[in-house]
Parts: sequence; C-alpha cells; structure tokens
Amino acid sequence: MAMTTEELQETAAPKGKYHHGDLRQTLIAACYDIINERGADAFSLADACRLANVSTAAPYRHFKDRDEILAEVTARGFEAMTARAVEAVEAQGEGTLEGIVAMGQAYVDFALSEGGVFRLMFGGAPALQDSEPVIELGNNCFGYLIQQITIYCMAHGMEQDAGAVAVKMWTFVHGASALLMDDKYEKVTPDLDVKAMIADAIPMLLGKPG
Amino acid sequence: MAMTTEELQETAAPKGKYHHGDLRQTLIAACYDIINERGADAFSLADACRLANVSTAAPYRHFKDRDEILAEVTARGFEAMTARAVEAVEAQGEGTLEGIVAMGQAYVDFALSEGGVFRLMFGGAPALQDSEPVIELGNNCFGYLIQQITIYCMAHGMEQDAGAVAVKMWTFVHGASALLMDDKYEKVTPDLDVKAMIADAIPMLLGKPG
DNA sequence: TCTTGTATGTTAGCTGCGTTAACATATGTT
DNA sequence: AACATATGTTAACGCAGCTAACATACAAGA
Repeated sequence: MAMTTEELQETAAPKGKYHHGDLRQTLIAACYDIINERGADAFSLADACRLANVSTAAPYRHFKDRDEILAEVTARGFEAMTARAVEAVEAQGEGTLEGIVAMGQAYVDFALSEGGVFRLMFGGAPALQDSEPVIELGNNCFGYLIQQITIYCMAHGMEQDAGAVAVKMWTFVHGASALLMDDKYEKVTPDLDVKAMIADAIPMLLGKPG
Repeated sequence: MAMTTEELQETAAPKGKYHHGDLRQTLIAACYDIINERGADAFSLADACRLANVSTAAPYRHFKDRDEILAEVTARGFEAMTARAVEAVEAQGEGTLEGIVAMGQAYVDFALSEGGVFRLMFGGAPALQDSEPVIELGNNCFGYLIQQITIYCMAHGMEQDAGAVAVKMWTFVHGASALLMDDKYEKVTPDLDVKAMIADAIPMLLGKPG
C-alpha cells in the first residue's frame, strides 16, 4: 500500500496487454490510496478504474460489488495497523511501559497518516464490518492491543483486572486518535501535545499516577 | 427532530397547497432522521424529498447544495448534544463529580441514539466542518464540556492544570462513545458496562484514584 | 498443434442521484 | 390590478454503480 500514483500506473496495465495480470490487488491498492488521500466520501470506484487503466466494469470480474472492495481495503487497514502496533511494541520490548506507550502512539500515527481507511475501519457501513476478512483481521488487531496491555499489567502485578485496564487504555487512545484526526482539539486546546497526553494518561489509567 | 415518519408527512405538504410553508425546516428534520435511521452513507437527498412530498429540485430554493443541508443537520446535532449535556449537568448540580459523570454518560447516550449525526459531527467531510453554524455550535458544545470539567477541577482544588484534565476526560468519553457505537467492544469484552467504566475512569484521570 | 472452455477484459445501456435551467404558481407590495 | 419576488415543478445533463452481451487471452486436452 501507500504507493505513489506513478507506481500504481506502472502496475496498472502491463503495456498493451488485454489482460491485466493482477487487477484485483491493483484495484485494492488504488482504492486504499485514493481513500486515504481524498476521504471515503469523495471516493469513487470509477476513479480507481481510471487509475488502473481499466474500464469501470472490470472490477466486477473480481468483486461482487463496491462494498466488497471497500471491505478488502478495510481489512488491509487492520493488517497495517496491527503491523505498526507489533513493530512499536517490539522496538521497546514486550511487557514494558515504553512498549505500551509506543503502541498507543502508533495507533494515533496510523489514524493520522491513513485517516480515510481508519474511518472505514471504524465508522464503516455494516456491509463492511460484517465481512469475513474484516472480522478476522479486526479481531487480530484489537486482540493484540488488549493482549499486550494485559501482559504488561500482569507482569507488573496490577491489583486491578488487567483486561479492564486494557480496555480503558484502548478507549483513551482511540478517543485521542479520533479527536485529533478530526481537528477537534484545535478549537479548544490549540497547543495540545497528544503524544505527551497519552504518555501521561496511561499510568493514570493503570491506577498508579506519577 | 426525532419525529416519526407520520409526523414528518403531516408537516410535509399542507394538503394541496403549491407552496410548502416551511420546506427548509422540514427538509432538515427529514434529513436528520433519515441519517440517524439509515446512516449517512445510505442517505440520499432524494429520499428526504420524497418524505417531504416535494420534487428533488425543490431543496435548491433553500440550500446551495446537498452539503449545505448536511451542514445544517450537523449543526443541529451539536445543538442537541449541548442541550443534553446541560440537562445532565443541571440535574446533578454544577461543579459536582456526579454532574461530570452524568455529562459523560449523556455524551455516550447521544452517540448511541443519534449515531448517524454523531458521525457527521466528527467524521464529516471538510465542507461540513468548515461551515459557519457548525463551527459556532461545535465550539459552543465542546466549550461547555471543557468548561464544566474545569469548573469541577477548580472547585475541588486539583493541583494539576484543570484544562489538561478536562481534555483527557473528553478524550476518554469520546473514545468510549466511538468504540461502543461501532460495536468494537463486543468482540473483545462482550459484557462491558461502558457507563460504569466511565464513572470508574473519570476519577483516575483526575489524578485521584478511588 | 488445434480446439475449446474459462478467465478476464470491453462496450453499451439501465437506474438513481445531484444539480441546473426553464417554466409555473403563489404571495405580497405598490 | 399589476408586477416583483419567492417558491414550487418538469425536463435534462453528467456521473456513479451495476449488468448483459460481446471480445480476447490463456490453458489444457484431443
């Protein structure tokens, strides 16, 4: 994902060939990028077709309908998000507070850099959320988040229910991502440092302030 | 807002009259309700016209384009949300912890009962967010939330920066609303009591656990 | 190699939506 | 009463999603 327009067009039509080669993957990638650049509302499947140099009917050889493509894009989103979370944790060491904080920051970074897909992953239509790959990869993603926080809590002998603490942290980080992405902080606290706020709040939610 | 279909159709066409009477308000109300019932994605202006018994061209006598109607709907959303917050606070008494918790619960309740509009208020297209009434009523709404939390903090002599605490609470409640609305908790903690979690987390974010 | 079936493209056409232009009818002001 | 203005309608356009009918490439067996 996250290819440039030129890269997409290279991949697009293997020069003069009637068949494309891998239109399915190319379309998913094109949609992924368009949605992140212009937002899901401004997205049209026809635009993706133009990017891939195929007719607007071509997608229907690979997908049932538009929603099925969006579901695939959404699933990729969860994949990418999980990858970022894993990366963040492993860079800091599993079971450390630094790892948890880094994971929270990765969550925020993902929302900021891939806002369009992030909205699909959460606000998306029921047709998307109920699709097979989305359910599975979504559960993987959330499961990993919760699991890592839980591991940390257990390792440090928290008296509270580790799962409950994990959900609270997730809630906080998700709220921060959403509000930041939508520029809602700007109006009220223009100079807010979101990452600092998260690093600050996480210990509080652990019940061990300071 | 929140009229039944029958009520809308009563308001719709003052039987046989060529002119409508108050198409502008009727359309806004119709859009508001459709969006909450079917989601902003499944919404079409044409549907709202059918509900109001007018042609699909009629709206353009009152609005520049579709986005202007959605902006109006979004603004109504902020109005309604502010009203609910004020109600919650005043029922419990300004400056009390109970008032703050009730306000948080009102936030969640609003997201659940008017999910479609809630998404517009946050995830909405730039064209909506940048409109005059949305900016103003949005600022009113957030301003009230922050203000009330700040009042509470000051009244109880919090050592921390009251504004910073307020933003943390808002973040948490917003995250809870979003995740709950999108059924994201279900998969991970099926039996979560969100309101209890909020009542639990708020004191933590105040830096005074227990 | 030829043939033939299947996968994967294309073009043409349908429907619905947003929008505008041209026209029609109320309303209210002189 | 006449006219300007506000607010409706119908007709038409372009674009998007989607389907059907047709075309082309590929792959596998005779």
